[in-house]
Amino acid sequence: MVASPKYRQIYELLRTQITEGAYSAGEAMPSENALAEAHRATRPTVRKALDLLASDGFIVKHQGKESVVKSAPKGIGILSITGTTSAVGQGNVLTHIILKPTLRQWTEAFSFPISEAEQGAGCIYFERLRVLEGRPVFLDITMLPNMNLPHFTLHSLENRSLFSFLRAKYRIEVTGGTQQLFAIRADKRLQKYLQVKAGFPVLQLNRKIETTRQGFHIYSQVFCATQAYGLTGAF
Amino acid sequence: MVASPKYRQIYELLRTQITEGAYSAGEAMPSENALAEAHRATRPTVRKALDLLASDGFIVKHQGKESVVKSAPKGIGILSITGTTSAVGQGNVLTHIILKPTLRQWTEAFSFPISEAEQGAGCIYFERLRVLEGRPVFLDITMLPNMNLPHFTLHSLENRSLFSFLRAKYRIEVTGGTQQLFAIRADKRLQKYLQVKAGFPVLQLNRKIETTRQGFHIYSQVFCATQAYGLTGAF
DNA sequence: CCTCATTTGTACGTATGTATC
DNA sequence: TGATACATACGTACAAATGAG
Repeated sequence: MVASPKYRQIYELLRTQITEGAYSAGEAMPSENALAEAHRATRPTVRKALDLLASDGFIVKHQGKESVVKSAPKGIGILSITGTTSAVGQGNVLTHIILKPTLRQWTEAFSFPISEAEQGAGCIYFERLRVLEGRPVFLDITMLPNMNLPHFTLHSLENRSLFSFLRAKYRIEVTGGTQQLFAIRADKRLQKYLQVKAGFPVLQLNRKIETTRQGFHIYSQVFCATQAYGLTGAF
Repeated sequence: MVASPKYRQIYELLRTQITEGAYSAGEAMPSENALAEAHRATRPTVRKALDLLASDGFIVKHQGKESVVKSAPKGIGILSITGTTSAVGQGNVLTHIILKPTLRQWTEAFSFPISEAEQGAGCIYFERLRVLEGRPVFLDITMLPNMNLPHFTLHSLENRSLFSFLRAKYRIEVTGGTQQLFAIRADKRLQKYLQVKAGFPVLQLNRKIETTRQGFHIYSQVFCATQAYGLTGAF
């Protein structure tokens, strides 16, 4: 097991501190020199970590001033990299498990091709409904290969981000991915879960997510009723 | 006028070479050392340029091997950064101008707040329809402030990317932006242009695009009928 | 208005690790 | 095994923006 590079460790530590409130929105981060000393690194290394934070939208950099922690992105962000839990802000989101993680054979992966290794490992499948202020917003179907993930199916993922769970439990980090977007009509199933009328337009998002673990991908399908909240993202 | 930093100059040069075919898809770029020598820079500087290219999706990096030019220069799929022209692949896309660039007062900018400077400069407004293989795919409404853009309204933008036009003519580069997504029903106007039936689900994308020119933003609204083509993007 | 300390941005150089062939 | 190429990390210097005095 190779340790992750120092700039990444610093990035992850700072990100955790931000999301857990050690630095609050609008507040200035310590200067690069201060961070370098605190983490026993040099300024270029700290800068790389801060660049990552900035590109992920956690901070805003400005020459001559300290970096400022960004306020939680308004609306519902999902197009960048965060999962659906952080997409709506941790606050008043409830996650309802429709189908607990179960092991099954792969059938298809939302039209994404899957490797033989993933095919052979079997598929962990689960469905969640995200509820914001009493209104259902996302229906979230997730599939991932059962590769070296001990005890995964024992956990319910209730009110918890899949990504932070994978990070904490298995040291798997999300690095990027590809996605496809469609506008579709709500079918019976979506009518039921998203509480919309027949034929109502719903946004469908298919995502293939890359991770730091080679050959391990997360396949995710999200349905979203955008009448109340639009999806937002930065690029 | 301050010269742009060297890593950015190298980035832009390489990007131009890629998009204009000097390097073709699948081909390997020169090594970092070779590029450094060729541009009279050092490796860290060249690396920064290559990192930009990679994050824009023009190349794929792999340790131990040269960087490889990507097939579909996706840096600007519609969800990441480019305009709609490159989003569908330059090939057989036709652009039909519904409304030529005209100067008008700002009314609103797709729910994005605009600055006083933009408000005062007036608004260049135009509408385009993108047609792929005979089928209308995008309806594209663009607004941008009339700030230091001589002769802009004289150009029709027929079959031409707005972004590459701004780059070539005014040296304005796109640096990023924010966007909102909705699934909506087609109204009369969308039925007409996108050739869909009443109430058909259509994808609506509102974007505020940042540029290298301070305080200058492009506001863009895209409607897309996704029954034939889904929008794709990388993150 | 100017000066100065602080902070971030750019660019250099160097060394070492690790993946590929 | 060695050569090549990319990844990480160190150190240094100066430029440019900011804000305080």
